[in-house]
Amino acid sequence: MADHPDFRLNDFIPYLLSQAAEAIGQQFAAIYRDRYGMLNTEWRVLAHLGEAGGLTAKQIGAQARVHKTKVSRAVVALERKRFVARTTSDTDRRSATLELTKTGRKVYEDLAVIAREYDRQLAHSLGQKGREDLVTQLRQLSSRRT
Amino acid sequence: MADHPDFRLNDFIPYLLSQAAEAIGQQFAAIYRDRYGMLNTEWRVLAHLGEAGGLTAKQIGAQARVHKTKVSRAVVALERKRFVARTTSDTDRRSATLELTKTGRKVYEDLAVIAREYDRQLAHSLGQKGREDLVTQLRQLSSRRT
DNA sequence: GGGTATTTGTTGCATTTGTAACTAACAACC
DNA sequence: GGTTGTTAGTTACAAATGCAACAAATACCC
Repeated sequence: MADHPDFRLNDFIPYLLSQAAEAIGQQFAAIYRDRYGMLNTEWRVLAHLGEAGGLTAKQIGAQARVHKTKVSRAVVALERKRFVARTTSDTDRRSATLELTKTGRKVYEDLAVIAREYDRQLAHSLGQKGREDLVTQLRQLSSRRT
Repeated sequence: MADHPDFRLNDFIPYLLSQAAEAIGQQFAAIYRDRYGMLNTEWRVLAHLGEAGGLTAKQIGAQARVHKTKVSRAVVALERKRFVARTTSDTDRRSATLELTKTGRKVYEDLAVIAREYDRQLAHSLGQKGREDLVTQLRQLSSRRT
């Protein structure tokens, strides 16, 4: 006999998460894509640098949990757009410190405003408590050891 | 002056969602990948067919919100693995009804058991109430009109 | 019926991603 | 100093995805 009483995809947390993430992510992605031709990883790198300038590619990868090849390619793209500049370290010439250019900072600030507004709308849909509950659970899931 | 008081990526819902979805999704993905060489969309199609056999590609795409080309390719892959069989409709020969083969059903049942167990562990991490809160908010987000 | 529009699903091509191999720089040890 | 191992980041190649164009079947309208 089948030993899977009432498995439902629509109650399965990984499925619900992925559906919600995709639905919500696409809307904001359309903005940085249309305005600045940026890809998802580029936006993330830009945002990390906007919050804490002067990071190396490795640090960004660790904070954002993004593979180094993705970071590398995103940085190349952001450099080509003149949003990011790299300064090779004097003490360790393998790595470089990345920082936003003046243009990059403007882009970051523009997107940060939009992001805040978008998040505000989401919070409104969910209600203040709903938003807090959601954030709590998502943090829990992200930090869960495997 | 910058007009983005305290924007923090780590409080930004799309970012948190995507981080959580990726972290949680990868773990389960490793299972169907290693056991059956399946890709994400293949698992989704299989699961939909397992729950409601006899769907067309179009129906699956609509239910799972997956683009028709992704569904098409997933079905081809599942056919090649002999997990799914298609029967061209008599009344409309453009589309075919898809169903799990006996093998496909076994695979589905195997994965459904594992999925339930995985979900049970997640629910345990989150607590009963945490899980319910999360599901509520995720459903809300997924169904949000754009 | 004959013409046009719509729908289902597939395919070709460009873009994006993942994996592994690689280079260059540094560290550790003798 | 020279050998070996490790680390930061890049690149080459394969696999996966998105998009647009497509074929085939059906629906609509006269």
